[in-house]
Amino acid sequence: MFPVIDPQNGIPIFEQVCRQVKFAIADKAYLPGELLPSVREMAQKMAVNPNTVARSYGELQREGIIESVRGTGMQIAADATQLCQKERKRLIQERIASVLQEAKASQISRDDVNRFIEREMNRLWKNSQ
Amino acid sequence: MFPVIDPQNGIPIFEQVCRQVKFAIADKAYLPGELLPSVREMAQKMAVNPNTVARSYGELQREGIIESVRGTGMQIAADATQLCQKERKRLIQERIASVLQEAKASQISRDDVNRFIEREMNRLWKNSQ
Amino acid sequence: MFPVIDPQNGIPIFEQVCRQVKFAIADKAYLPGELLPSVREMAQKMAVNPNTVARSYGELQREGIIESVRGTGMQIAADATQLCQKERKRLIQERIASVLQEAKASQISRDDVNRFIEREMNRLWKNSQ
Amino acid sequence: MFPVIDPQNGIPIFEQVCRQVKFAIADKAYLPGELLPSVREMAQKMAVNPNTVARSYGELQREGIIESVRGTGMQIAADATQLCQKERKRLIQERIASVLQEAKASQISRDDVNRFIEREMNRLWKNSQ
DNA sequence: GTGGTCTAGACCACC
DNA sequence: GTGGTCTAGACCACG
Repeated sequence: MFPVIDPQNGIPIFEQVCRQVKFAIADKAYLPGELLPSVREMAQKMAVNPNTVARSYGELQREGIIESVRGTGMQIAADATQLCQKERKRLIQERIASVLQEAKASQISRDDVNRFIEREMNRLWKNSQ
Repeated sequence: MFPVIDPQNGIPIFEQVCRQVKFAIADKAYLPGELLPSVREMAQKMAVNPNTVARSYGELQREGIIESVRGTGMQIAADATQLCQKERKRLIQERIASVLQEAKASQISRDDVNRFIEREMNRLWKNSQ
Repeated sequence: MFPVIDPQNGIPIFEQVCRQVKFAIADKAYLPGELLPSVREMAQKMAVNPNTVARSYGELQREGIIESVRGTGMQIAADATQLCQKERKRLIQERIASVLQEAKASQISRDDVNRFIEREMNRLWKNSQ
Repeated sequence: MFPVIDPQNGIPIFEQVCRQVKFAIADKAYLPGELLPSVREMAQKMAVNPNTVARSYGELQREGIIESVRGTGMQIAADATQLCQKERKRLIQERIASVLQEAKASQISRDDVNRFIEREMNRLWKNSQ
């Protein structure tokens, strides 16, 4: 279910776990009110140290995406789906803006950038949409 | 001359120094055959510890962008300009491709992405080009 | 286990550390998948500053011989044994070829060279093999 | 006349200059009693800093291979030819002995080493001797 | 003057 | 506990 965790790509593992859970929520793989798998279960699924998952769950809780229910587990918050979708969109927009800015700073012409984006989009969306 | 180093943005300082030197080379601020500022000089310019600059220079040397000339300094390699320009373009293309892929994975419609890119580009290139 | 580090034989200490680790891997003293001793441990074993060992480990990582696993240690790469064995053989062959070439350039007769090699080999392999 | 100086092969330039002069003497390109080219002249020939040549000449003088004659220049010593020839032979023997020892330490079989040496010698001496 | 190396000690993120 | 990074200051060989 989860794409693999890559321990050597520079992004902290706990951060990768957070992202994947958020993505799963944004994709409605987990719905508000449901329980997230237990720390131990998730750790096994992702082949990761349980402490790391616990830390990730803590972060998610701080962000209001999940809520701890004592003796029961971590529950998906009511507005988690929207939160995660919005955050994802915001992150993507940020990344696009930043890379375009760097392209401009690098003296790459607007046409060059456009051409490359077009090609890449055609490749990605060729079958769908 | 150099944009400022940000010591707490997660990217190691020696890495930021590397990037800025590469950018300067790509922009022909330093030409092949010239000498890079000495470790101590550059350290002062960038307000960074000389050892950190030394490490950066070591990395650049490993990448074949500069060459150490004993007792003289670090010399820009003959093909450094092209190397740096190519690498910069490659990095930007990679980032674009990756963010577009994530956008697609996030179910954001192609039109939405296009609209956002257009807006951003107009903002950036409004006066120039 | 490790031959001693000689701090004043001209070869940088971090380089000597690298070599010894490579030799240990080539000799299967460390097997793929195992963890190398920690930076601090190795530093103590070799009576060297931990930073120096850290640098050596960094070099080995760059060469693909070991991999850093965050919070865990440095892991011997899957193909490290072969890599190290091959590199060692390659280095020795290079040195032999270069010294023979110089001998020829120095007008030393082929017979002279042969005689000397024979004598040296008999001395070295007298008991073994 | 002189093979080129390579400023980035790790061997100090003054050391390379020394060797080349010694080789020239061993090869009787300079004969006892003759004058070596002046520091400035040699520096130009070898495309090297005059200070570096001066240092090399100093070393050669210390080794008794050349003698300073005030107001005249550096004179090749009477026994320089033999000294240089002997030293060259000694250096080559040392290198052979050391590489054979390392080969043995690396568990490479005596036969393997012999086979490689034979092949290399045939390649080098194929036309001559 | 240059870069290269080593040491020392500190702080960080991660597991 | 682990490796990674940064700083500080020292010494060296080289040109």
